[in-house]
Amino acid sequence: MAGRKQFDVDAALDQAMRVFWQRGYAGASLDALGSATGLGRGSLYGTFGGKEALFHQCLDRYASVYGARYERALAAHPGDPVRAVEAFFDVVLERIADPSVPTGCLIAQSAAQSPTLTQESGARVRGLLDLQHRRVRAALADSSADARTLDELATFVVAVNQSLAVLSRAGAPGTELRSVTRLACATVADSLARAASGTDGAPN
Amino acid sequence: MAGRKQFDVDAALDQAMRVFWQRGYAGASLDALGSATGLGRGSLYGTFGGKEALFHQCLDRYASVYGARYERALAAHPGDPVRAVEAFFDVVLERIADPSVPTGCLIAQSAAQSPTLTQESGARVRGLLDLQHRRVRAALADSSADARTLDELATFVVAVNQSLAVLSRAGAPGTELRSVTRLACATVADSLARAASGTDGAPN
DNA sequence: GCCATCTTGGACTGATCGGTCAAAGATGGT
DNA sequence: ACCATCTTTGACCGATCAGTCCAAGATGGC
Repeated sequence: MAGRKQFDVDAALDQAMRVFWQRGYAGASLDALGSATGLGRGSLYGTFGGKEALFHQCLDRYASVYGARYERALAAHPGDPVRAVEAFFDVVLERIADPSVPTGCLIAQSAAQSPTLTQESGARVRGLLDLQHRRVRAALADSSADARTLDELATFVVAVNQSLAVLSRAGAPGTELRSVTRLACATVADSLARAASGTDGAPN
Repeated sequence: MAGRKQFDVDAALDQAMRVFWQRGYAGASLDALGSATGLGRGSLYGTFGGKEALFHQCLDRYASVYGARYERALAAHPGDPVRAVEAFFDVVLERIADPSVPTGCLIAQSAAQSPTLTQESGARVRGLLDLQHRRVRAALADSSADARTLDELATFVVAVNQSLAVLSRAGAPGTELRSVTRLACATVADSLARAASGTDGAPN
């Protein structure tokens, strides 16, 4: 029962990530993390370094796994920012509907608890939110809107994404979430169209 | 140090509410609640009945205090749904900017943790979200849009409201939150205008 | 002034928290 | 085959959790 590592680190990270995702940082006990990963405390500490270090690695993994999907979706429609955002939300809704994973979003969950986390943890969460903002912002860049409008639209898309996490955690059905993303996409489309025609004119 | 009640129940409820608001249900220890309210365990249990019962009463108080403000803002512009929603968001942003109270929103905080709460607590949170939805929906009713559109718009407004809580918890500046609400209001305006002209037509 | 009634503060319980540690066992280099 | 090195298991630590309980004290009716 010892010698070389007996488990797959990434698989354990996946399971631990689900626990933080479902229960939040404070609510994820080492016993729960141990049960989910199948690891004892020695392995947990030896491999990851402690609860907070494990949390950071789970954040990174989450950002890596789902960030890649977002990246792909946003890049799938070059030159068409609206469809890019639609594809982005499709991926988000798909993740929320995935029964093999907790509802909501680890980043949103952590952001909501940010004031109760370590400075370091809070900074990491903020960094991931900012990364998401930059990704969306990059997908919107293929348009004639000014930089300020693009920044605000990207913030808006990130905000709506967070709201989907909260609402899904509260049990909102997928149809409701879908209607929220539809309206958000309309906002993006209208805002970009508005910026394209007038300098900052009225709807028509 | 005894005899008749030595403290103001509502004031204690206010302080306890702030603790749940800041730390979430699980993170709010009875010691923290006792310190914040200045009450010992005997008083806490004798008056409120226990942690969860106290939480429910804090939820009710939060909904009562801020719900009344929302109600007023939404009703301040009868016949003008867009300005009503603007006023609603103004009140929300005002609360978020209020330094005498934690950032975020107790309902959003609780909704995000809903899967880890009691069935009863979760149901209460969902009920409060639904109440908010009905309030917004009522303010939107003064328009020629169909019922389905109004439902979806109300859901959208509630969703954006939740997102403001999450982003503010993550430290987003008021200017960002403001730009999110501006875009959300534009969405409401455009959507209502669209529904008023065509049956469900294009922007123009 | 006395006493039934209620409130209060703090001690206490058993469970659980994050974290540490040592004993036991498996491994690979030599 | 042996041994230095590493992993794993699970016991253990002090702190903290929610909740219970009771002695002490204050009150108001009488």
